[in-house]
Amino acid sequence: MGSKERIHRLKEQTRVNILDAAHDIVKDEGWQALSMRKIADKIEYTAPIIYEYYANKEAILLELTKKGFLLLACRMNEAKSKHEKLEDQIEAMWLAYWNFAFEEKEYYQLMFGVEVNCCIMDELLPPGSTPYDIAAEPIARLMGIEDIEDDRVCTKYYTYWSIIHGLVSINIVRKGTSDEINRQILKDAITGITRSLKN
Amino acid sequence: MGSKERIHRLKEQTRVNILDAAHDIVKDEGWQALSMRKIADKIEYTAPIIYEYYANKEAILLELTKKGFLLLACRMNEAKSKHEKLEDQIEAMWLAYWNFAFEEKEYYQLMFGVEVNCCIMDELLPPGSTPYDIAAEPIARLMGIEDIEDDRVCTKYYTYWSIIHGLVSINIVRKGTSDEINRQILKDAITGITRSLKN
DNA sequence: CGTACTAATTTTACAGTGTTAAATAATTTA
DNA sequence: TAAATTATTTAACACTGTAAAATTAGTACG
Repeated sequence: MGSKERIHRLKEQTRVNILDAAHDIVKDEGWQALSMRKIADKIEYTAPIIYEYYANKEAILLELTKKGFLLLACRMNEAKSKHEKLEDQIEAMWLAYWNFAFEEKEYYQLMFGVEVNCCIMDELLPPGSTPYDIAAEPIARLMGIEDIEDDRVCTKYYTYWSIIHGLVSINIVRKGTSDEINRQILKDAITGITRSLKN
Repeated sequence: MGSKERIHRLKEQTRVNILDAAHDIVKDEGWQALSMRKIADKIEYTAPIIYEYYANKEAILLELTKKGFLLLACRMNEAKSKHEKLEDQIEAMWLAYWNFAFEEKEYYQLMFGVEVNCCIMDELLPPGSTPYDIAAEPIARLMGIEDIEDDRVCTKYYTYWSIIHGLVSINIVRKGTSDEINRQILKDAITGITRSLKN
């Protein structure tokens, strides 16, 4: 009977409903306000039913983190595709990263915050969708290196990431500094590193 | 009678005992494992007594954060005092910052993590003991600017801080990258920025 | 159709959290 | 010694994540 499939579809639906509810709560109350009972309320079930779909709260957070990484990958690819020159691609991608961090602030904190370890993310994500996979390619090409995993590429990538992630973190934590100054620092740093790639 | 003073001293002692207990717990279980009842156990009291000394849990965390900033300031000053040349002072200070982040990892996460907002720290700390106050001085001098609060100094300071904080965060979250590479990135970045100060 | 079985869902429960108010014990003052 | 004050604890509340048991709903079969 096809009812088996219908039920399977329904179960899959509540699985995404749970994640959506969690996402909503995280988005407008912060991820520390997320609770199993709140999710249950939103999907009009009782709390224990969630454990039928996810092992525990951490698993839900991890799933959200994954979604965040995919969304970030999407934004970066989008930005990249709008440019021809490698230098412009690099700049556009990091600016997209920057924008993502503030537009999807809760996602960003989940992804790079101290709580959730995103160490395992590399294995959990589909190949080619980590920020590294996306951003390292034009870097390598600009350096005249074909292997993405080359140490020299890796070093430069982390140099980019460090300064941008550092700026983002500081701006999330301390809201004092003006956006104008930060954008200046960001652009200066990006062009500075990009220039250094050609040596 | 002097007993008033003795009692006052005793109360002050349990105040620091509470903080010490909290510090111990945070140090070897992580700051998310801190609980009022655990503190109470350590100081051999019941939990509600803590509220006689601190408004709530957040206040304790804030106090620890403050201690962390003071310790960091101490380490940076120490490093600075060992060098004569401004360039060397700058490098030594950021290396001290780097070491602090990993030696006092729990402190660092408390200070710069997503949870606790350190925005108000500037007002809560004694004048001259924020990382900015300490690190901006040689930067300004090297740039030939006397005002520490000058926007150009500020920009350069944040450039330093961004890349170092970014590197630290990434290393705390993802443990993959080798320490050797990171130290290289760090040194390169520092000397790079330092060179740019003279323009 | 009714019964037996299975799956879905809820109720209840436990151990823990931060925090407050009331009750008690200890100490100081008169 | 009695009263007043202070220190400390006990009890309680409203939460949290999670597990086991009880209940309900849905399906399959005789």
